[in-house]
Amino acid sequence: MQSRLPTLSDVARCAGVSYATVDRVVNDRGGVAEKSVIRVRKAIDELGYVRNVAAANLSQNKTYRFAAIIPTGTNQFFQQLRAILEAERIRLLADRIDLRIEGIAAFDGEALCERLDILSQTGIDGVALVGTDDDIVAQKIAELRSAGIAVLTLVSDAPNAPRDAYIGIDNRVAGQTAGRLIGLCHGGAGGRVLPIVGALSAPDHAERLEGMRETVTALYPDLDIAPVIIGRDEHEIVENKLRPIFKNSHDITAVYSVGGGNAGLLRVLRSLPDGQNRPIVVLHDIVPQAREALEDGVIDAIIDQRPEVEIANALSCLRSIADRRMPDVTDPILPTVYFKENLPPPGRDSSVRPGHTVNGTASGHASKSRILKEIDQ
Amino acid sequence: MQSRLPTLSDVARCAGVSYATVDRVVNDRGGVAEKSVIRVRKAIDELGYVRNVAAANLSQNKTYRFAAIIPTGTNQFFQQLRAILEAERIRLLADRIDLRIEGIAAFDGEALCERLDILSQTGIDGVALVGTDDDIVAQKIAELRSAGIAVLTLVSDAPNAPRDAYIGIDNRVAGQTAGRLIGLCHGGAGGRVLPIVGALSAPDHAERLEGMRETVTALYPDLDIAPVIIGRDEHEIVENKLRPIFKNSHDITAVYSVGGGNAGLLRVLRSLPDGQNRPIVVLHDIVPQAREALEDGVIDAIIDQRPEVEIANALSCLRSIADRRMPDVTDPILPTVYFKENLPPPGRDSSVRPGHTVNGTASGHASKSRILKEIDQ
DNA sequence: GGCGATTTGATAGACGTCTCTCAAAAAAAG
DNA sequence: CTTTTTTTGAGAGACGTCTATCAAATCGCC
Repeated sequence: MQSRLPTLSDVARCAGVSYATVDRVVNDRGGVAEKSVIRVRKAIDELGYVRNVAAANLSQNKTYRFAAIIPTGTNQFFQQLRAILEAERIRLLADRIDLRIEGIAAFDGEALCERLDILSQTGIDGVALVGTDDDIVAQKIAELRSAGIAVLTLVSDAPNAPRDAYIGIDNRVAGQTAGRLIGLCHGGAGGRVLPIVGALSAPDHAERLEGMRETVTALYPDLDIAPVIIGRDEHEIVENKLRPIFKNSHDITAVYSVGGGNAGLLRVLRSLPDGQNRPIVVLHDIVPQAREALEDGVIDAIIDQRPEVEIANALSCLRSIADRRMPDVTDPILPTVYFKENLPPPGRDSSVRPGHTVNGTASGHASKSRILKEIDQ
Repeated sequence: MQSRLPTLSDVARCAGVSYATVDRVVNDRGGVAEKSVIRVRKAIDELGYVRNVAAANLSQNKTYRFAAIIPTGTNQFFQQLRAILEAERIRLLADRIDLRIEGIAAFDGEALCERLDILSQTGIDGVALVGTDDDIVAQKIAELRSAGIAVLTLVSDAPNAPRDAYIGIDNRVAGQTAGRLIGLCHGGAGGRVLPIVGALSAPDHAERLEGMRETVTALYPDLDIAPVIIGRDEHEIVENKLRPIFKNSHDITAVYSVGGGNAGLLRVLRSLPDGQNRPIVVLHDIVPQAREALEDGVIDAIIDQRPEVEIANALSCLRSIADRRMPDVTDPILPTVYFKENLPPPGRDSSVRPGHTVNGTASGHASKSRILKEIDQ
């Protein structure tokens, strides 16, 4: 009984009106008498009509044109973000979404504005960018918005800018989670937590630090917090500032690094003398170096913002705004804690998917390819 | 420059062949000379042609008919799973996916088989069920498969059954993660871990226990593991078995409960005398009770399998198999660790979405509704 | 060159929705 | 009542793909 789902024509017949009237109702074209609207609505409810999005998209033949602007450079996290975006491109094209991926120098507000100008001239529907706290950027975002272009901030928000939405984790919550984890790991004993940030002027770094401080002081009064190391996300600076600290004093029991430049931290940790206890170490974002360190047992946990989820949400949100409808309800992105054991497998393109075991066909279904992989544990 | 994306007609023109030939190539109809195939492939590459899935779906006018069979009863996790499925129904209908949600008594293999029989007669394309270790179920799954119906196991696999795929977490990894977390929380001190399971015959419970044991014995030799409590997922049994243990001996420093019946555990924990230190407690799955306990500080962490992701992956996988194509690459589902701080907000239908701040329109865009919510912090 | 087999081209209808236009009907205003 | 305005109906064409049919062209082979 392959019962066909109801179409708008079915609704029209059921409501006793013409297709045109139904169309006027469902597409808000106006000029319909109240009683007709009610009859149509009732018919829709009765039949359980649901719009066929494939047909709707096809008829409009709209190609969404979006752009993502991601900082270039050596930052592994942003390289990863870019890789995820590239991988999504083809998939998106199938849904008639044309995604341009652009790179600019990190934290260069003027370059960002210039790029946005060029983009807006080529005609795009929406853009996602990594927000910075910068007046000219905020102003440019306002310009784009009033030109009808959707603007999202990704990973880091742009304070005071009238962006449509911010897609990213709550960095204060991330910091609180780190604080909780560090507190738990002390098992009731005292200790001293050393925070490392890139710059306090970066909103996300400041918020993470603040969140950690909040939780530790409130819940773990036996812990105190050492003066913050400012590493500018550069591994040499981090290393140079850390070496003397670990050499001269042995009271650091935990390290929380909120940003980049962790290569320096890891070098220091790996070179600690055998006698000296390694502190509890919590980092952010699963990048190759951090992954390796976790696998080696040099660090204890990574707090990740799941960039692939961020991107999926960002695109879904861009599309909703471009369509002028409510965004789909997506689950909020929460900072996620990874240990050595539940570290996700590397590489988004990996064919090995532990949480997803697939069998081959038992017998039939000769034509066309079917799945023939077996990946048990 | 709203450059239209290339269509199959464009490909035909570019390749210098007719539409019919291109169609024969892209849809594997055969009867095409090798040189033509090559020219078409080249044209597709050159133009960057990507099939318009909206058009493809529309032309086929196929309604996928899937079913999900979820155990009924008081188990909060399965109630949650069902709620997520219900919420997805409408969204799925828009994509012409007709999802039936069925309930059966938990762990009743015969009832399951009966239901599967009825379902297969009504004509469905695929079914997702919670696997059990049961021969008649395995046989029924084989029957369905050879009748051309896709079968997925969800949450718990069905050993020896020729299901198309298992969608769920690796329960051994979940147990290892729990072990790591418990180990870390002891901060190097010794202790004694008390495991609680529903039944050792349940594959997921056994695997979680085994994973925890593995990690604790390998990495935290100062911890030992107390005899396992078998609670049959029933809170009275759990409570009755736990009370004397906590009354008579005060050496339990951690509790790991792999399954249900946690209401009993929580009652015991809440009634511990003030003098007695509360052990580290790790549970599975964010259900209302567990959430509340985490918020109250009665337990320390919850390991979650993110049922909403499992369902999304299951549906995507069912669809892929029904289409006889490779499943989309989805990220594997990994057990996720939640503390009080990064606990996701309750209710899937909540309009408050912390990780997703949305602004109203600054000025224009009069027609139709737009988003007007501001949910900061 | 003639035969059969293989390969190609041309074309048409279907899917459900959107967007139009134009005329007809009904309702409200004078 | 007529006139104006509002509301409704009927229908056509487009979107890109799938599926089909039938005739025409090309090929291999003797």
